[in-house]
Amino acid sequence: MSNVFFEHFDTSIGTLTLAADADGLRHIEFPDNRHPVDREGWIPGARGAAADVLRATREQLREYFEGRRHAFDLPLRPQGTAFQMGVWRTLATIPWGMTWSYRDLARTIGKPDAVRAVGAANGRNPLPIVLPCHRVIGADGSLTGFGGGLPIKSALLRLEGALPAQGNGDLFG
Amino acid sequence: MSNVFFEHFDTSIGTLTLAADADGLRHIEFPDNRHPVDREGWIPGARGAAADVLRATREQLREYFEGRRHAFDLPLRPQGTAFQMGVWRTLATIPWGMTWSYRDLARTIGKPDAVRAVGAANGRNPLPIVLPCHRVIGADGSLTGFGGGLPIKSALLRLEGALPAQGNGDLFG
DNA sequence: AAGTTGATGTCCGAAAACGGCGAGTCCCGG
DNA sequence: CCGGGACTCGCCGTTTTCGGACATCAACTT
Repeated sequence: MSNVFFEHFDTSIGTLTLAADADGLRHIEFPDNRHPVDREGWIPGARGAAADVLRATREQLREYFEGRRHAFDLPLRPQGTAFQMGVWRTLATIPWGMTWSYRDLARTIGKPDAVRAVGAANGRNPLPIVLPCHRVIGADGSLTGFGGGLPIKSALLRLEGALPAQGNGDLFG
Repeated sequence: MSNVFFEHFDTSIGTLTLAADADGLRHIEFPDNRHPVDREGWIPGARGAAADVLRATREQLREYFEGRRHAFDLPLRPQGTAFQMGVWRTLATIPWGMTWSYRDLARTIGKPDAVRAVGAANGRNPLPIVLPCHRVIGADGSLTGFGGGLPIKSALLRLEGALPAQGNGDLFG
């Protein structure tokens, strides 16, 4: 019965859509998301506890983009299958400025061969940035993919000073 | 988060398994149920509001089997698809001692051609006896089927004095 | 280096199978 | 003539099965 409220938030990488209910943050979405979320029943603006969640989220994201915040402290309510939840939970343990390969992630959740499945689950991450799916890259250092588009993945990693040396980071920009 | 409690209850047609949570009755199950219920997480015995529900259920079932009760007054919490819920809701309106055909039932819920679907939904009735699926028989008066086994269906109808004349009710017994 | 290929686990949509039926037919025995 | 049993077919919601699609990786070509 708990309503989902949403609002927009401008950042250096574009306008994000933030959604929350009374229990916590439900979605962070990029402008051109590869797997658009079903916004059925979402209510613009926010009231009650959801408003507090969204306010805190904006605040911490602002600090993150200014380089002043390396970890988030928010009530998170992602929703997915057991496997996906496992992947996302593990995502949260990758420290700021580090990168893992999809294989590292697969091994950590105890299913070393579920490499592609981990990729798929990563692609469905409902809380990008806060759950740092952008810190997962190919075993050879390539950026491979990102729901919000590779340029954004690249920008986030550059912000964290974690771009692998040969990455397409506009070295001669 | 509401726990499901269960216990057993002996009747003239065998030992029933009753399950309830704080909100109401969830399951009534026959010894050899055709579609066994998943008892994952069920807790034996009962505490709190669930205990009250189970106590009232036992009491009213006892009266029913003694022929002294023709209608139940219990908080029911069956769980199923929208279609199934519609069928089960309608079941509750069939009076004691009467029988309907599956076609009657299908017509009443507004889907006159969904006859077999109604049969399937009937077969998944989580609250037999209380929701009197045993009162639904073939259009030609045959008993057709029952999750707990035809002998039990027959016994319940005999108890209600509703066995069609030619039914296998041990006429010469 | 840049492609190719095969193995892999999960998720999702489509398609098929499955029922506690009912009506229609055909057939056979009273 | 009925009436009942055996059979076929249409009906429809649910469950099961199946076949791709993937934010991969390692091994192997060229």
